[in-house]
Amino acid sequence: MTLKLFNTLSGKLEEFVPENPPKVKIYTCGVTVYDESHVGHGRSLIVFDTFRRYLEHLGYKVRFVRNFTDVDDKIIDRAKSECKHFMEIADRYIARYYEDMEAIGVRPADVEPRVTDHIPEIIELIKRLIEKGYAYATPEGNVYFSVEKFKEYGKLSKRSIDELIAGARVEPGEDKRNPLDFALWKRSKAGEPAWESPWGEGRPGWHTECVAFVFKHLGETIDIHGGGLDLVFPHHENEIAQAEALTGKPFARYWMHNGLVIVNGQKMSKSLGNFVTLKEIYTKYHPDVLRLLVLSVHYRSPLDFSWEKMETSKKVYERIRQAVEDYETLKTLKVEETAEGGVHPLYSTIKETEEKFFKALAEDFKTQEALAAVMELISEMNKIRNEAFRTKTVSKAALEAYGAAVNSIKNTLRNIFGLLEDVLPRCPVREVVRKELEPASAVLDESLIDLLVEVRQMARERKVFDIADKIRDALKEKGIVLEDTPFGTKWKRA
RNA sequence: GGCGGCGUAGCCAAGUGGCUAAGGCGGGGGACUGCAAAUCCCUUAUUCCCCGGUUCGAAUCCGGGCGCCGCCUCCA
Repeated sequence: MTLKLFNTLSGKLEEFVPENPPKVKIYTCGVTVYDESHVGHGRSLIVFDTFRRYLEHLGYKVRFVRNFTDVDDKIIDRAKSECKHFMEIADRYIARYYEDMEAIGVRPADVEPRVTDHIPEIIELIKRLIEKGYAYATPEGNVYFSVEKFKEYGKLSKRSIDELIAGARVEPGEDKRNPLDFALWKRSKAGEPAWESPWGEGRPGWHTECVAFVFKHLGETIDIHGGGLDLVFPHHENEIAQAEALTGKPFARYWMHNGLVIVNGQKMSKSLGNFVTLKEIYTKYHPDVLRLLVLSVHYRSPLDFSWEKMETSKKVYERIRQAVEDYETLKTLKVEETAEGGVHPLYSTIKETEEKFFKALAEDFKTQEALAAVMELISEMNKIRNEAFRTKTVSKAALEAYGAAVNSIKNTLRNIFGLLEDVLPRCPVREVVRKELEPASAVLDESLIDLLVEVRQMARERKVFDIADKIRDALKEKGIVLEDTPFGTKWKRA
């Protein structure tokens, strides 16, 4: 099956063919580590983590690089306001970032470069740009990329230089030759992080780092470059300008951009203050619920975040999880040998589901459609479960088919979508992370819950239903939901 | 203002020229249950923002409106 991807550069759906199969080189822009990661960051990270897993599933040997921007104005401002060294701020938020990513199942990249570890490479890159005449140093100690020197400037974001100049804002006191020129090297002010360079003490501009990282860790041309839609201009446009000015070769063959997270019609962002941090999500929901929500929407569409959507997503998640976990109960039932031969009908549903699943992903990575296919399989699984629970027996064929369905879900939703990693099989690390993030008030002692459930069962057996219901209601208020099944009462946290 | 994208049921979201307009949430009815919850079955858009046009045939293509979002400044 051939994978088709929407390439921002061409504005069209294109067949994906790596330059050197089976190798695929991907770079995505990571985060600037000056504060907590929010749902907007989370979306981008989840999308590209899932996409990477999918490529690996297709058999590609993926080399994935995602950076940390650990020197920038915001980090410096934060450091000043806390009277700390900027590296301390960066290290703190990188550590926080890893907690968030581990919880949500975003795997580390193969290489995770930091600006502060690549200063020589960045300086070298700037020197080469100056030598080739694409950049100039000013007497003030800044270095700028000269946009008009790069004829194809604007090809990614579909803008013309003239149009950009017309709308450009001229900042007073800037030493640029052209208002569109962007800083490759910035002279440091007193007390700011600074590195020695041929142009005096300074620090790198933002757009240069990604090019330096790509050149060093992936090469001059990569297969896929990803990031949020808000990075198309100017960030990615500026990356192309630098890289292609130097090499004359395409910087990235496919450009993938994820749509932004919207809150009440506006982009979620730090500056608007309408953001929800991943940590806040985790105190209210299993991290998979957010992961599922993100994958329930096409990666290029806007995702309108709301707590109502989280609730919906949670219901869907519980439905999936339940179907998978019920396999364990099913295995404890009395198994009946199947009389008739034939293949259990569930197998054909599994096959259809997988076909739809992979067809959807092959078409511009339509995770939402792939997910819909799995929901149909879940319904069929639940029918078997219902019948088995009712009769307290299960046919050997049905049990095997159910097991095959669970395996199929392992392949699709766990291995590729990164969901259910704490269920299939138990992943202690993610459980620990989650528990640490849960508010103390939510953690009712488990042995106490078990005791209450037991007492309630005694009341039910004696038909003292008012007491039984009182216990159920009281636990519900504490966020514990009871379900009476043919195999006793189960409880779970809401 | 320029550029890019989007408008499908109460809500989210597939479908991109022709089978009965996926799937989920919510709502209604039923089965199950002591009652619930979960699950299953049935049901919930004669119609796809509006107006024209192309076509035997359009939600899907074209033209024109209206509305929404993003980018144009740091931003995943």
